[in-house]
Order: sequence, then C-alpha cells, then structure tokens
Amino acid sequence: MHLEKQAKKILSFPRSQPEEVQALQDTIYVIGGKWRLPIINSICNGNKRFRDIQRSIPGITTRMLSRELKEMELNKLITRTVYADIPVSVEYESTDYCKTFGPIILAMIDWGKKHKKKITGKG
Amino acid sequence: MHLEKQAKKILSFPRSQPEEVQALQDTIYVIGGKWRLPIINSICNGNKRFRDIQRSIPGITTRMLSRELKEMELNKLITRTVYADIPVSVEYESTDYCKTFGPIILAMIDWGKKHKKKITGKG
DNA sequence: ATACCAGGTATACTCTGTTATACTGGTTAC
DNA sequence: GTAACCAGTATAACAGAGTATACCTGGTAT
Repeated sequence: MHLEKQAKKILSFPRSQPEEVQALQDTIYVIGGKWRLPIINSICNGNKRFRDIQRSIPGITTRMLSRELKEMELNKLITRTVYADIPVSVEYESTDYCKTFGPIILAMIDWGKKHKKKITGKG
Repeated sequence: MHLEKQAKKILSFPRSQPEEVQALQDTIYVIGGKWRLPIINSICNGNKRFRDIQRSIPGITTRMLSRELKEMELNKLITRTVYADIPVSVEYESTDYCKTFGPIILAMIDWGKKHKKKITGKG
C-alpha cells in the first residue's frame, strides 16, 4: 500500500478516489464557516471563559461566538459547565472528539505562517 | 481555583499565540468556501479538463466551478491553457503554490475517513 | 451613583456564496 | 437532422452565515 503510493508519486499527492472526495467534503462541512476552527483552537489552548475565548479571536462578535458554542455543545465538540460560584462562572472545555481536529488546525497554522507574505503583500 | 487553571496548561496542542490565530484565520480565508479545496484536490490528482473536474466533485455546478477556476487562476493557484486543437481543448494545472495545500487536504481527508460514522450516523 | 466586568440575548440588516435553470457555439456520432 | 459532448456564460433568486448595535441580569469596584 505504502509502496504503491510511493511508486505512483508522479503527482504530488494521492489520487482522488470518490471516497476521498467524499471524506474531504464531509470534513469541510463539519468545520464549515469562518469561526469554528478558531474557536476550537482557542478552547484547546486552554481558554475556558466566554470573554477569554472572544478576546482570543479577533473580529468575532458575541452573537457568533454564542451561536457556535451552542452548536458545538450539541455536537459534542465541547462541554459547557456552569459553576454556582459567587458570581456564576461558565467554563467551556474541549472533548476528545474536538481534539481530533488538531492535525488539521496545525496544518493550517503552518500554511498560514509560511504564506504570510503572499497574503499580506497581495495587490 | 486560578492556580489550578494555570497548572492545567499542559494541553493537547500548542498555545494560541496571536500570531497563530492570525495564521489560522488567513488560511481559512484563502481556502474559504465549499469548493476551493475539492477543486484543488481534483486538479492536483491529475484532472485537467473542465468536465473531468466537474465530474470528480459531486454537487458542484458549472457556474461555481467556472467562478472558482477563474479566481484561482488570478491567484496563481492554477494555470489555464487553451490548446488550439481540432476542437479547442482547455487544460487546468496546479502550480507549486497550489500544492502547498497538500498537508491540509490530506489531514482533512484523513479526518473525514475516520469520522465517517459520526457524520452519517448522526441523530 | 455609576461605570465596568461577565455571560450572554434580541432585532434587524447585509452580503455573497450557492443553487437552479437555461442557453451559446462549435464538434463529433448515429 | 438530431442528439450528445465540450467549455463554458447569463440571469435570477435564495438561504443563511455573518455584521452591527443595543440591551439584559447580576456582581464588583471606586
């Protein structure tokens, strides 16, 4: 299998079996939108509080964050815990499932860093 | 409480420096949308002709494909070559720049395959 | 008293990505 | 002559992601 892959490396990455296209489209669907991945990244990096998460993501509004968090909780990507402290505090935490996005996020951060000039210096 | 939180900073993937958030958001911006990545994947896998690319991506319309291809050509992600053959033929090819998306696409295909059940069997 | 923090909700609007459908112009096949 | 393939363009319309702005409850600080 791996040998086969190496051998067929005429192209820079693997052939597009319908199954792989489907997998790709599925993934795009679940991480769809502008905010999902930045939010996952933020929470996986230790931000637990609503305002902390918001502050860590430039440009996001409370409305969008609120909406995304709700849907992510429904989809078991995060947990939401309310602590009946003196002033009630709320904490969001990533589930193991959520952490499976790690490789994708890392690949994207890596790409973004490497291609900073091309983006900023566009005209 | 606060001390515990600080201590728990041994997390599953790296700390979210503002720089990394920015990189992530940049990447999301350039690959934004439903079709960009599937198209890149298709072309990088050897599809060159308009109809071949279209057939390889379930659900895409000629309009969307046409639009995306134009913008991708502008952004130097692909090249478009017209051959003055008997019936004129057009070939799209990926640039080296385009191929830098490989790791992201691969990570996403991988994720999609692994989480097929969760998506399809969702309720 | 008032101004600010946390954790949001409510309303309204915009924008554009996406869909649907039809059509063009040229070529080859039956 | 008509049907099908290539490589698209044209037009219209929609859905919902995203934005903007204001507001609410409750606590805390000065």
